[in-house]
Amino acid sequence: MLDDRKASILRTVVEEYIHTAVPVGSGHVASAPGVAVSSATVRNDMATLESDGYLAQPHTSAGRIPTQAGYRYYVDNLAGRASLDRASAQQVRSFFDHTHGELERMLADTSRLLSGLTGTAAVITGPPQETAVVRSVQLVGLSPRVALLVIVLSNGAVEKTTVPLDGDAALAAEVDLMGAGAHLSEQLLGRHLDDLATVTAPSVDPSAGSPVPAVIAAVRASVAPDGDHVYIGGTDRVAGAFEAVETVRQVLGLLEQQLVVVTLLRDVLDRGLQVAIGSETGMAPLAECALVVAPYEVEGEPVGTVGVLGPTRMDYAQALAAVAVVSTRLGRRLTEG
Amino acid sequence: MLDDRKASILRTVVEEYIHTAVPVGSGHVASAPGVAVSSATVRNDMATLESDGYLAQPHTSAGRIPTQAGYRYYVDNLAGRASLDRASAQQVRSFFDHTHGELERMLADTSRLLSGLTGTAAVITGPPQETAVVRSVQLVGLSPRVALLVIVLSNGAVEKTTVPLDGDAALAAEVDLMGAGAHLSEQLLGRHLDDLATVTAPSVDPSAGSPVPAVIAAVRASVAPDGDHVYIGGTDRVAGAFEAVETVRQVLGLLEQQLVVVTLLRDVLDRGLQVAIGSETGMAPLAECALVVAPYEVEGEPVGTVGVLGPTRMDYAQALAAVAVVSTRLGRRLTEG
DNA sequence: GTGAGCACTCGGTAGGCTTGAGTGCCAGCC
DNA sequence: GGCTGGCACTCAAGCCTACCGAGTGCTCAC
Repeated sequence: MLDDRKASILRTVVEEYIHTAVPVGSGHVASAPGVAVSSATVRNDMATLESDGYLAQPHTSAGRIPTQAGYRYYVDNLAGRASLDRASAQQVRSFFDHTHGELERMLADTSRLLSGLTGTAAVITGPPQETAVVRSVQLVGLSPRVALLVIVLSNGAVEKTTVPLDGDAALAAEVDLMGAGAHLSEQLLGRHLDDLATVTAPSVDPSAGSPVPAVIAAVRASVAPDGDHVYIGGTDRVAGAFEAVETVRQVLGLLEQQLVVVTLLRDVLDRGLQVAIGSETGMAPLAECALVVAPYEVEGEPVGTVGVLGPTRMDYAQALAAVAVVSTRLGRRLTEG
Repeated sequence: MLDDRKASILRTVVEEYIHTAVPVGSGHVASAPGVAVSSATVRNDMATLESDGYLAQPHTSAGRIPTQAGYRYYVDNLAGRASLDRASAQQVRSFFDHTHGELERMLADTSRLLSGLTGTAAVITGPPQETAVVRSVQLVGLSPRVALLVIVLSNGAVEKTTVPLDGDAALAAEVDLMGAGAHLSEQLLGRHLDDLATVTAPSVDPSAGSPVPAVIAAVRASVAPDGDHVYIGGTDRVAGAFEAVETVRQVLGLLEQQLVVVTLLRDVLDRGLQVAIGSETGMAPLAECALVVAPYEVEGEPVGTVGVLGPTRMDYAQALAAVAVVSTRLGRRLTEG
């Protein structure tokens, strides 16, 4: 634990660095409100903070910048719980008052909203499949040789898979799609998607050319892969966030891998964190990034996460506030339906 | 029309610049195979090419770089119709042999494939709604106050809208969803999505609390907005493609606007272009970009487009080849189902 | 029309100098 | 003991200069 003055100094360094991106020197800190000692004293304390691992010097005779531990201490102990400014709060309110339509579109729009609030990229994961239950199963013929299996889950997600109908099945398909659909409905309604692998063919196969086996194969194939969707807004902000092009590239590359992003967010939440800084994210390309996350709840159940991904020198107070507001508003909106 | 030698010179400049990004001087051109004259002669021709608008000088005493017109001439008359190298061709083949599952996932994966082939961002638009016909309509209750309307189109797309059930409807919903669904099916099956606005309530409303009016309102609201989906892969490539961060930001920002991207691709194709360079795209942020597109067809009908978005100094031959191969393969794959 | 030669331009690089922000340390003061 | 002023030191950044080299346009001879 740091004494008051060192804490003030650390806070000043972090906040100054966050909004200038320039290493901050003892002079600046000494002249900041909240620090009432001379620059020499500040220097001494900064030397201590450095040897304690909270600050670092890019090179001798430059100011200090916060280390990962410095940011961590700042978020844990020093960052004021700011609330959103009036304009932003208003923006959020009116967004959720006016948004409508389909879940996916809404989540995508929400990610853009959040991105706009924080000036960073924003990430929203949709409800996970695992907890959802099958509400409806339908088999629709698209062409003589292709059918589409549409499964509606209780969380509002719609999973679909094309089902190729091979020779025999194709012939019989026209008549049998209904039957096959009914059979599947019977087997799947009310069950978890995870259980799909256990679907079986009807004990008495009504006809040799039934599409049921093909459908079952398709179901099995489609059940495993991730499934969880993720909506990312404000990727353009990434471009301005980092000095090195290579970093930008890596971050964008990571954001393209939906599965990775989903597990990243889940991991962070599972570890009970609101904020993950640098290596705490567990992803090498995010060494210079920080992630601020919050779950959102529908009817009391956490069903997804909203998050913000920016450079380590992001405005944590602002991000925390934005993420908090958006997650609760989003949850409320979804609960209301 | 340029004479042979000037054409060769232009070609050399373009190709050299494409893969070094450095202005190319008369010396380089003169020593290139295919140009058998001295650098002095090249200089004379280059001066002509410049005054004709095909080349430009970043500053006196630098080499020349192609102008937009230069690239255009190159693409139209000089770019050899390269085919993909063996490895890439193999990669495409095995991708389409092994890909499976759901349309959306497949298109997203395809965009990543294309991006990998060309080293640029890749864009794929899905089948447009307009031409599609409703194949199935289903109304599924999610909770007492929310239902989900799922519409399956003949092109395999699935459109969904949540339908809030207000007080009265909520009470009656349980029993009436089936009825309402049937009514909608009757009205919508086989019709274009565009026609949805004309849906009417049943002449004889079966009960006061029928959800039908709410559903109809939801349908009307959901029909207008874009709807067409677009899949973008390789956004990380954008980061490396341009010198200026600001350009990167603008391009990424544009790519986030799905509607804009869709219309962009459509526009280009409508104008009968395969390649749109710089201002030809009609989008200011793409002044330094080029777009290579090709439609893909399912059962002989063009249903979507695949495209590649890179800097004007991209490898057009490679991009054209990749786009061509991917579009035909994709079409074939989708036709087979 | 082609090519060798020449004078000229000008961006980029390298070295040297100065400036200024910043540091560490020390000695004195409260 | 803790704080401060002072001092010597470091080092990135900016600036100037010189120089090199790639490139050009032009001219003149073939």
